[in-house]
Amino acid sequence: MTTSYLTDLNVEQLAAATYNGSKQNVLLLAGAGTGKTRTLVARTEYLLKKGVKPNKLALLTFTRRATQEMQERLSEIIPTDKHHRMPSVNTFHMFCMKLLRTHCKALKFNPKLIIIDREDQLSLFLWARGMVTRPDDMPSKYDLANYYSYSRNTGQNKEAYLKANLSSHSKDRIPAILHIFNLYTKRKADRGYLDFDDILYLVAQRLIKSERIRKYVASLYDYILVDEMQDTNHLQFTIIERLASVGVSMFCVGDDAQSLFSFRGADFHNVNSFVDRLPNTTKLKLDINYRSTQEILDMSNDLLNESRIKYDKHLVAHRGCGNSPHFWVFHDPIVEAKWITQDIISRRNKGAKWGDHMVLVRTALLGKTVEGFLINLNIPYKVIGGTGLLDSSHVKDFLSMVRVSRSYMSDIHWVRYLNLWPRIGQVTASRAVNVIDKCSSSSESLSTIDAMLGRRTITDGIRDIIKNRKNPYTALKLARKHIDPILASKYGCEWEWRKRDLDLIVKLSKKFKTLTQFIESYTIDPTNSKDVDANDELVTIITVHSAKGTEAKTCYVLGVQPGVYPHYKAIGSGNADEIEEERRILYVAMTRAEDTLILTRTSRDNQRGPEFMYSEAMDEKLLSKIPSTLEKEFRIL
DNA sequence: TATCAAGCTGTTTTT
DNA sequence: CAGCTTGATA
Repeated sequence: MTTSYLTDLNVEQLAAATYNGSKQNVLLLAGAGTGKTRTLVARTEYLLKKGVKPNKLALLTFTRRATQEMQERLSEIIPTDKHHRMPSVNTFHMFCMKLLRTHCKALKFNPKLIIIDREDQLSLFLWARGMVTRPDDMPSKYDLANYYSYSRNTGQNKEAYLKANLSSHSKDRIPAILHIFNLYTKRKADRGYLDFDDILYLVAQRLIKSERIRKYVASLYDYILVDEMQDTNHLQFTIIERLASVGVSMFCVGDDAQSLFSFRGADFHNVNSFVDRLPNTTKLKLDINYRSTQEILDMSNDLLNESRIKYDKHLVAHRGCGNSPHFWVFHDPIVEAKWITQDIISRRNKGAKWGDHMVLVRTALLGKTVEGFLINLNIPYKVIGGTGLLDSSHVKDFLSMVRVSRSYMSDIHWVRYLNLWPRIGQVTASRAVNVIDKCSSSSESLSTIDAMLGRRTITDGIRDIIKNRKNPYTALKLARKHIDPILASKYGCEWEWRKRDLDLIVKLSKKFKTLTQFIESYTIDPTNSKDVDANDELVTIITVHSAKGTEAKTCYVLGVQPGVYPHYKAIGSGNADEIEEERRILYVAMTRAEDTLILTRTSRDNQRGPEFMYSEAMDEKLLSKIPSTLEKEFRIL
């Protein structure tokens, strides 16, 4: 069964979706709930109906979740028997990676390079940090990775960036930090690693430098549609700009008020400067909100209007008026979580579905208490955002084995894998890794390890995987025969539940044709693991960052208090832009609600007590004061 | 000298 | 709660 999005649009949406004027590019400014994604899908439908070949069309998003959402919507307009005619939907990173892999010759990409995830990147920085004379004086591996990544994503010279952003007393460490950066960069090159930023960087560089490559990529795509344009960073914008310069038609949708990714180098000014940088552009607007009631929008508008930044947003509800939002204050986080759970139950008793409820959290950890109550009461739920399946240590243990079989130079993963075995610690593992350095083939590295450790069993599993690299499912099943007993003894009684995650991974590997595809897909796109239970009848706990683009009838935003909004880290930074971003985060959270918006907070932060008393006494008068109350808190800096 | 066991620390958000 | 550092032990 298919529907048409084109038949169900308002005038502005239709104008954007079917734009066929003289301009090459379209920039669509669309506030929260104004049908942004709907218009993007309708545009896709329009182009396909016009006869554009699906493979000439690419849709780009920023988060994996947005990708998934977009794919689901697209499948509504494309007949199921013609799903092969679906245009590709990817995150920027996935898009660039596939481009590099599929066209490695034309793009001069070395296909042997392998992607490392953030965790691996941190290990490398830890190593590089340990190489300098006074490591203790250096920033943490987290900070190092962030400085490095941020300066690259924003296209800044690293030294200049450090000079501008480090506090004055740490300025004398800059030479040492730059040295660490160099060590990291060199190590990456030596081992054939590719970090997340490299993926974008390589593509951007090639597009800048080579006209031939620009034209080559432009010959692959006629239309590129970008969602959440305000989340583009310098590298991503460069890619868009360069492709447009050789004739690819861009359709970019964005909202500066919903920009939440500046920590990743995103610059919402890219939305404002778009027309200057891509001259052949028409600017269109959507401003009628179809999602929420006016009361919810009023509160959200107020929050934005208190800002020193002029967002030029005033959302008007197509639906008119409904219930006023609530703001409850609780004694402590446990009472807060318990009340939310009870409220969900009572709404369900009155006819609502579990799936109508969404709990929005600033950080994944804040959702844990609610999750606990949901588990206890047997309420079906899902958690989106934060660390997931792939970050759990047992999965990383298992995947380290798969990774070394794919790339024998991968020292980080060798160390992890070797450490699993009894009587092998950091020292032995690093010694082994140093020897592998000199090997020139996978089999040579394996026999070297065998010889060094005098135990053939360690590499047996890896040999099995290599033999079956064309069949991930078989390879992984065989691998587990070798590794399960080791993991079982490492995790003891926890093994029972951890084992199930591995079962899941093995099952999911069936979908892939090669081991490389499997690993890559899991590094950039771990969401695959979550769509296993496609059950919609679930309460959702979700981080605000993941929640962009989603909605629910009843939304709970918990922890609406200083320290959370704005987050204490942002307050501590003393950076006005970071505080401003916190406002937008809360704005995005509030504008997710369709019918009912409930904000909660605790009176004293972090206080945890056994007494389950909640202050029903807190009257709804507070409600009218929320924006001003919050405003005070946003001025803390 | 190297492994292992026990504490301490710290963690926003995502690719 | 997992990883890293530290200190005890072989």
